[in-house]
Amino acid sequence: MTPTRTTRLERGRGALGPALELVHTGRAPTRAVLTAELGVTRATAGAVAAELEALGLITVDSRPTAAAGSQGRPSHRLSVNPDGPVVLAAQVHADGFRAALVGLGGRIVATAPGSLTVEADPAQVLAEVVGVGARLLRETGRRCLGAGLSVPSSVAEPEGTALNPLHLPWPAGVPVREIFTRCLAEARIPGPSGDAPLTGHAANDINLVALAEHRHGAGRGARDLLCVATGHRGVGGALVLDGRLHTGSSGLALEVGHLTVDPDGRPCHCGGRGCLDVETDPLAFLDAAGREPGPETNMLRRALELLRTEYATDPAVRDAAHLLIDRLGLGLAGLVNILDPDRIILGGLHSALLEVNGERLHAVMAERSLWGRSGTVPVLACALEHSSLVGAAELAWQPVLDDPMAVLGG
Amino acid sequence: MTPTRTTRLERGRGALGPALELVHTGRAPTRAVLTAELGVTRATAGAVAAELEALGLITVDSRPTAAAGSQGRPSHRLSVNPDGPVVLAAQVHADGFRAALVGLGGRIVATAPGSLTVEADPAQVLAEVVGVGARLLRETGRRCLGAGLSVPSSVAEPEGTALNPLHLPWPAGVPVREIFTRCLAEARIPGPSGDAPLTGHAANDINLVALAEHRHGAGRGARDLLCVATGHRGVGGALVLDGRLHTGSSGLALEVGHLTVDPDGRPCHCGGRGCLDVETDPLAFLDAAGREPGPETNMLRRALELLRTEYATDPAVRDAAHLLIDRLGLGLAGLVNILDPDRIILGGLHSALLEVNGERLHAVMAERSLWGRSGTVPVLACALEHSSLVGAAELAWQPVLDDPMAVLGG
DNA sequence: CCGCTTTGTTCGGAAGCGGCACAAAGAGAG
DNA sequence: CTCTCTTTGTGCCGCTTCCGAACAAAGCGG
Repeated sequence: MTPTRTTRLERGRGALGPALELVHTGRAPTRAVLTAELGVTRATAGAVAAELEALGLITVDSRPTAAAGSQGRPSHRLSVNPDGPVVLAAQVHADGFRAALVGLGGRIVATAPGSLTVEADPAQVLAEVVGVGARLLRETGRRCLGAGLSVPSSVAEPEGTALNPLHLPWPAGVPVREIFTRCLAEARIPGPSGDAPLTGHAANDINLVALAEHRHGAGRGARDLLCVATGHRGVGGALVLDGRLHTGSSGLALEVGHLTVDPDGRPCHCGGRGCLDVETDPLAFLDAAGREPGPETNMLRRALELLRTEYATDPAVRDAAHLLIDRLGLGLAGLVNILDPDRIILGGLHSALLEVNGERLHAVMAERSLWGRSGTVPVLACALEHSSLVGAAELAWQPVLDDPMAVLGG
Repeated sequence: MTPTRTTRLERGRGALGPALELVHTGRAPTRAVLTAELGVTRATAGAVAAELEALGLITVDSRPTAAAGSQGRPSHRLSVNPDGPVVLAAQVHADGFRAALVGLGGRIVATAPGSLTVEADPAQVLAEVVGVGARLLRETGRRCLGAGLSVPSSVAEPEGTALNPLHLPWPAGVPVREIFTRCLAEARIPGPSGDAPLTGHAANDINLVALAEHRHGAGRGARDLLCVATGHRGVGGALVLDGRLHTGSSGLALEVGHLTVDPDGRPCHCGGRGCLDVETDPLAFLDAAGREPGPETNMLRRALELLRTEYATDPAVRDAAHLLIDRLGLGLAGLVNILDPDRIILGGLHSALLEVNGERLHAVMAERSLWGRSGTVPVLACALEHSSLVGAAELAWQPVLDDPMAVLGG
């Protein structure tokens, strides 16, 4: 209940969007807080809340909320409507395919896996995942307001093509957004406004992890959030600025994997040497610890298990972890010097490295950054399950958060 | 007259601010264009233009504008009022101190140097520069709406302290913004609203160069603009996102000097090796060309002259230039991978390197970036004189551009 | 039971903007 | 020169949105 930074109201889109976003991200538990955060009068906040309730997006609970002991008339509790509309979120990655219905607040209402194997081609995979989503919609009877897709690849804008699908036998340049949208149309999933078909949104999985963590996870409240994570191979990054994903002018920003973190390191396919990408991923860890890497699509799990079980006992594992922590610290310090975020979130192997020895990571960052700045940036581990699925849903919710009336018809 | 991207109107601040910004940056020469760019009706655009004219900020010239040959009723010409209010811009750097009055449109109305030498302490220097500005204001009788200061140092936010003043005998951490504001108060410079004193704004010079180039120079029309430039020593960077400076959460973003561009390079004070900072600055160039560096505060001029006069004739100079171009290209490719700007602007020695052999720079960037992305980013040289002074003025104009009525009283 | 505090609502009224009709100013055709 | 066509600028009305102020509601403490 500390209305610090009043989100200045931009009347143009109405106050509805900002208000919904506050409830959606859990920053407006009551109308009183909403009033303060929006910087409007109680009258306006009340009207806005009533409107959102009428749209079925939020619920107002007027029962005495087990009063917090404060004086005055108790507030009514605002919360996301658990029975309200949902969006369709789809996830494509090497471990399998999955569809989900996600409500406001990042709550997963229903989810189910696809059954195809990774060998299937893009159109088949997306058609199946959309089909699973359509089935979930029929089963739950929910209204669907949008659709978002998470892909393990950079997505070029404005074309919406996947440039480097990881661990999938897809050619480069698959127009995933277009295919996704076509599948949605063919599955006859009714959009919010009558018979107009849904338009699909698609983005890189790490971008979506960052978005999800920013709205509902370890990044809540941060203004500029940097997210760095590993998959099985390589390192990805994402940046949320002022609540929006920063994808750059062609969607390819935050390719952080090719910062040099070891001038004497191994060559990288980018033409450089000692890149973050090849020096801090699970393969690099297994290699440094003297273990056989094993199959590529199992490296992250193997690395995580090795780190968690043998860090305390096996000196080779500990040394390998420290080596990676030092390199990661160098890379993060470099990113802090360029981006100056106010929080950093790590995922995959990186978050495990943070957990086993965060002090060392902080020390390296503090030493290798200018003005000791990066020593003061909070570094946290990812906090959400299914974060890229939730992030795909955020992508789909965005138009609703921008202007609820425009989407829901008024 | 191609209203491509309609700057969506945000009613909250009124249409006044966006409209003024369009005229200010020369993107709204007529009311018709203003109508299209704002996405409002002609009636609204007309009312807005009338309001801005009444405020004395713009002028409407209804004379037949030497008609452009098109059909229909000729437009009235909208332009910035050359006799309108100004802001006070001040510049502090090793070559001397300077104050200026800058009108809308980035036009320097009056300017004069200070007389103190670099040995003077911060408070003396700022007091003198502000005094010069006050004198200019008295002489011209202009109304002053704000004040901005350019410093050759990173400026920490929110404190407004200069962390690493270059070529000035200032200690680290001088609270320049506070001192500047105090000097403005002591000089009794009347603010826009009655007797309330002016608040000073301050920022790093390269940030201000980027801002000025974005509004009035080679960066006009870019959405995400990256600026990289050298002074006498070292390399600085700045980023404009969506028309705003991105200074990061503590004002220290875009410290691009410590990207590794030569794994075998010389050691850098940051603890790394082969940093952009020490491998592409004027000293590195003079060194590579086998010349004596000479005094530190003359290196940029010496390097520029050497490059321009002897690149075509002296193989040693040409080889040195190519070496620096290759390293710069590597650094820029790294930045493109992270930031994905839609335009890059180079200043200082870097812009001269671009001019002598831009093809080579583009080739290196294309080769060393992912998806060949950075091969397609336009790279341009700085186009403005006194750009950091104009940028300091932009900083001061910003509140007016955000909400003219709030500043000018309504 | 009566103040006190905080929250929510109701009711004008002001401001900003869209829509429409109309006026203005040139180009081109005859 | 005049008439029509095209584009630009303006006056007026009404809608939407929000603020301000008064009032009502709901708990707490005496």
